[in-house]
Order: sequence, then structure tokens, then C-alpha cells
Amino acid sequence: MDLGEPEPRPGQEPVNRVKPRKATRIQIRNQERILDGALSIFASTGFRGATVDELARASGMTKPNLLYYFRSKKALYIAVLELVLERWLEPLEQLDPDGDPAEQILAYMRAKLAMSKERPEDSRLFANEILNGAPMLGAVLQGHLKELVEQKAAVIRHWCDTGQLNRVDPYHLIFMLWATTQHYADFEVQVTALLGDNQRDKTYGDAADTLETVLMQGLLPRA
Amino acid sequence: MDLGEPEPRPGQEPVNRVKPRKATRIQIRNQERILDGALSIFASTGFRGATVDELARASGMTKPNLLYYFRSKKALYIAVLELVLERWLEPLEQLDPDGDPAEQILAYMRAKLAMSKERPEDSRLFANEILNGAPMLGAVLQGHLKELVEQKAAVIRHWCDTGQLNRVDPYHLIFMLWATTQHYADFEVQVTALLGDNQRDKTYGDAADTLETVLMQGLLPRA
DNA sequence: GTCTATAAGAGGATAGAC
DNA sequence: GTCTATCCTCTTATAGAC
Repeated sequence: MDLGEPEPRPGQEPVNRVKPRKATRIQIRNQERILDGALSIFASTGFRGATVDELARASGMTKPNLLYYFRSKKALYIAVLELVLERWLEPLEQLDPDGDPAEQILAYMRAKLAMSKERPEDSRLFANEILNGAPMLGAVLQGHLKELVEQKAAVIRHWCDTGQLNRVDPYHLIFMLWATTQHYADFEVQVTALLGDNQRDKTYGDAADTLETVLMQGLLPRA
Repeated sequence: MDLGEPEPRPGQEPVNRVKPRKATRIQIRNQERILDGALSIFASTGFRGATVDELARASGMTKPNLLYYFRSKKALYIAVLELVLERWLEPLEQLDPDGDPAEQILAYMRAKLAMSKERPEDSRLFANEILNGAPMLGAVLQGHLKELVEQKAAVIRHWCDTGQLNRVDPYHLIFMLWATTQHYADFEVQVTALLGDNQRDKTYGDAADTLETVLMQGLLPRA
């Protein structure tokens, strides 16, 4: 997924200064370390809240050294978004039109919940970006994401039309699945404030049970 | 709800410089204008993303003039949070232990959805704050909010125990209601990117229908 | 109460030595 | 490739005139 560079000044090098052909092991390792640390910082403070100093410290580098690898804070941010976007959308892509509706929706819910548990920073990265108006991700929302969701909404609509699911709006069902699962990552401090922080496994287990109960009884036609 | 001032330097005046006793109509009006504009700015960019310049422009004032009314950007932010917190928590407080369970939960869902529609900035203000670790709201989460949620969770648990609702975890049911309703405010750009922006009424109508269908069939015991 | 001017400092990015 | 030193802009907050 290519987000494009907002300001490709003429004569300037692209987002990533290092020429792919000449990338040494050190360069690759450093880039990965930077991206890794940057995800963590951007996820917890958003784009504007992050400072290049913090970003550099997060990967054990100095500021100018980080800026040797990524031309600017913005370029780094875009690189992180691109990196994370692929695995972010994968669970929805896996939704199988030929599978059993109930099973497919439950599997999607569980995959998204697992992502909130295992990769909460991915979720918070996107939450920050979208909450603040999706300045960098806007094109993706109206392009690739829109296509993907249209396609999967059609699948769900077909399941409703053939009586395999109760009649619900497919888009809003998808929003419901997103909201309920991402909530545990995005609002983690609130969840742990209310449930206690030594309860992570239990929290996600109970969440899955509750969602399964409500979704299955709510979506499956009564016999 | 008092959030307290993080750094009450001795000899300094409190958050709001204007002495309550002497507040003139102009002062009150100006404070309201500032708080109003500030909500809009803080909601869309978060605390760190907002600049005092923007905050001042949003209320048609100059920077020093705004800082005459509120000692610092942080003090203004806290004042906005305090102002909004009360109406933010009201719907949950309204949940009536003596009402009909299905009706009460539907009414809560509808009230929260209405808040997302009518006051999306309130929702985004809190979303930004919590997503970024609730630096100012942490005490509220572990204090007043925790008590309120415990109390309402007990109500829901009682409804489950007496067979009026399916057995679900009350906390996670509350999270589900929060997540599904606040999603429409917090991720509005995504929702409109996927559904179109000339559809606000339809969007919220369909959302309510979908949530009602899933919740009612998912929560009410089968006859 | 409101303004212009400015101090004080944080933050993004670069220069240039090594 | 990496560092120290530095530039310059943006931002918070204050001084002091009116």
C-alpha cells in the first residue's frame, strides 16, 4: 500500500533515503529498529505529539542519524503507516464468502480481538490518525479500504438475503465489529482502570465470550 | 467534577483567573466563548496538537487576551474537560434499575448514539484524552467513573441473574455499548468515507436499527 | 480588558567534522 | 554512517502600553 509523499520536492530523494539496491544489513536493521520504535511513539502520542528526539531515542539513535534514514518526521510516519496497514487489513480480507456465515463472523471478531491484544499499538496508530481527521490516510479510506469494505459488505448482504443471517445493515455490522474489538486496544487505559491491570487474559477472554453471545444470538435467525 | 490543577504553584491564582464574585456579563460571555471554541479545537487535534493561537482565533480573541482568562493552555484544557464531563456521564447515570431491562439498555444506546450525532466533539475530546493515556483524566477513570460503572454493572448483573437478560459480563456489555455508539463520532471521517457524507441522518438511523436488532435478539432470552 | 511586542524555550531539520 | 553543534521556525507565556 503506497500512501504517496505529500511534498515530493523536485530534486529531492524519496521517503527513504537509502537506495534499495545498496541496502546493507546494517541499514536494513536500522530501518527496522527505527520503524519499530516509531510505531510505539506515534501510537501513544499521535503524529503531532511525537518529537524527533523521542523517535530517535526509541530506536537508540541520535536525531540526525534517524534523519539520515528518513528525510523527515512526516516521511517516517508515512512509512510506519504503510508498514502497518497491510497486516491491519488482513483479517477482513480473510472473510470467506464460501464459509459458514456464523463461523466467518466469529472468526473475524476473534482475529480483530487478537490484534487488539497482541498489537494494540497498530490499533492506536490508526485510531490517532483517523480521530484527527486522517490527514495521511484519507486517500486510503476512500480508495482501497472502501473497495474492500464494499466487497465484504456484499458478502454479508448475501448471507442476509439468503436467510443465513438476520437482516442487518452490512456496513453497520462491520462498524460494530471494528468498534467492539478495537475498543480494547484504543481505550486500554480506561478498560484497565475499570477492570484492573492484572487481568489482561481474563479481560480478552470475557470480551470474546460476551461478543460471541451477543453476536451469535443477535445475528442468527431463530429456529 | 473537579480534576484539580496539576501544578498549583503557591501564590498563583487558580485555573480561572477571574474571581467568581466579580465576574461581569462580559467576562462570563468571554469565558463561554473561549470554552466553546476550545472544545472544538481540542476535540479535533488533541491537547498537544492545539496551539494557543488556534484556540484564541476560535473564540475571536488575541492570544494574550485568552491567557488573561485562562492561565495556560493546560488550565483551559482542564476547564473544557470538566465542563464536558458532566453531560458525558449523564446517560449512564440515567440507567434505571427499576425499569425494564430491554428498554433501559435500548434507551442508553439511543442516548449515546444521539450524543455521537449531536455532540461528536465531546466524544472526540475524550477519545483523544484516553487514547493518549488519559494524562488529565486518569484520576476520574479510577474514581468517579469506576464507581458509576460498578454501580450500573451491578444493575445489569441483577437483570442477568433474574433471567431478564441473557448471561453476559456486564462490564463488557457496557464497553460494547460505548464502543459501538462512540465509534460514529470518533471515527466519523472513516464512516463518512465509506458511507458518503450526505447521509448523516440515514447513517445514524441505520446504526440505531442495526444495534437494536443485534442487542435485542442477542440479549433477550429466547422464549 | 485588550492590545503589540517580545522573551524564553522547544522542536524540526541541516552543516560539516570524523 | 554517525556525531556535535547549530540554525531557524513555531509555540507558550509575559511585559507593559493603552
